[in-house]
Amino acid sequence: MAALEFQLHHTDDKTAARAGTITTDHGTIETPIFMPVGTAGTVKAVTQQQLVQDVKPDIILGNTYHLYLRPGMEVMEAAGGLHRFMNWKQPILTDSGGYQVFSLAASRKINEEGVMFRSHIDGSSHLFTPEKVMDIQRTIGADIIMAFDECPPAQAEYKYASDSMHMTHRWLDRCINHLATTPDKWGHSQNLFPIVQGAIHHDLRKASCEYISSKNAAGNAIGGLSVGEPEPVMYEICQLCCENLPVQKPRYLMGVGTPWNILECIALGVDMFDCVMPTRNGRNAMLFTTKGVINIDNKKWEKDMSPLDEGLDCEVSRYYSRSYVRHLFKAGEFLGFTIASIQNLAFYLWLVREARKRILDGSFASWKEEMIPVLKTRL
RNA sequence: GGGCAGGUUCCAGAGCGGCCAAAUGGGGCGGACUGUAAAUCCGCUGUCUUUCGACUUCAGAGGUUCGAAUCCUCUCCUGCCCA
Repeated sequence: MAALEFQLHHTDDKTAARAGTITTDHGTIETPIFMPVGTAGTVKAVTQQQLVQDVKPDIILGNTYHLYLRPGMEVMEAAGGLHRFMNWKQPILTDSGGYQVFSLAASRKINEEGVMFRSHIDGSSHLFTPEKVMDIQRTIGADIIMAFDECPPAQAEYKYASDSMHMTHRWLDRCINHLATTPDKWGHSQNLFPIVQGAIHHDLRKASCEYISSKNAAGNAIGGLSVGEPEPVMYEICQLCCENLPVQKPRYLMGVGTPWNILECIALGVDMFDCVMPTRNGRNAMLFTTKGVINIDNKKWEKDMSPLDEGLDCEVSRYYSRSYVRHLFKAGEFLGFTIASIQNLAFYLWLVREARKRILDGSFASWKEEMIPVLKTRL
């Protein structure tokens, strides 16, 4: 049982892109990495076997709020943690429920103590405090666990963003203190990542980075982006955060993003990403490929017998035709969701692995410039 | 041969004198989705026009009426029942 370690192998000389390796008790993670989102203990529409065979992610996500509500902590205790429950042998990261403070804004109340939630499932009330969220994440047992934060919307004005950020900082201290008093539960180490906030205000972000950095955590996260701000602003804040977070620790940009967002942010020095886009948009008929974006619902694919994406070393991408997958979507067949999700995840993983390769051989900057217009192409 | 019930825009199916280019559902077409309340949501779906609006539609042909998908007559189809 050893705490998470980060080895930085190489930093690009034209950009701030880095290639590294994170070591956890459940295996290593080669960065930059994309982490498929498995909110409720499942990467939606994809089996664990398919994940291992076709997508090959180094790590996946789970969600504290969702797992706490269902199946609940009694089941999680009985299973011996999420790894055993879903039979996933590689690393897992759990989000703290901080994002639900944002996305379930209509049914929660925030104060210094914590957040009162109304369950989206049955309307029941639950109090999330930093301490409680740490306890829940102990039981779930992810390798990387997130501090409990408030994720304010992009439009939050200065005063709100500032107050919110300071509260998130106080919550962080409570997370750290509480974690120190509770042992790891399932025989492997758990590592807390604190989260930078501060909305789109430079001085707040800088202050938050300084505060978060002072905690000397195993890794650091940038939260509160891709929540409604324009893309250039997101890059600007992301850059500012990367420049003000420790070099020797992995940087995790939460919730981002489109394929081009990911390349741009790798170039700014981000090591870890997660996003629902490949799976959710996949279920909604949007396919990301090495040649551009496909809306598989469109009639133009009706008789296109070419494979989904020949550019990927993924069996599913080469095995099924665009025509067939369009048919599955039109017919409402479940298999369509599965194929689309695997295609998109395999693509996202290809993207970050290709980036890593390019960082290591020095061709990242030029490759990125070539790739971005391709990624944005609507096929 | 006789008796009923029907024929509505891609499909199903409302409408039963003016508020009808015609409800609703499906289908079709397009779009959105960024730490997942999302197998969801939003448009468009007769023709022409940017809009206003104009024009052609409710099996067919006549008719009544200021006005008809809606009322009348005949014709042609469809389903069920009786011979």
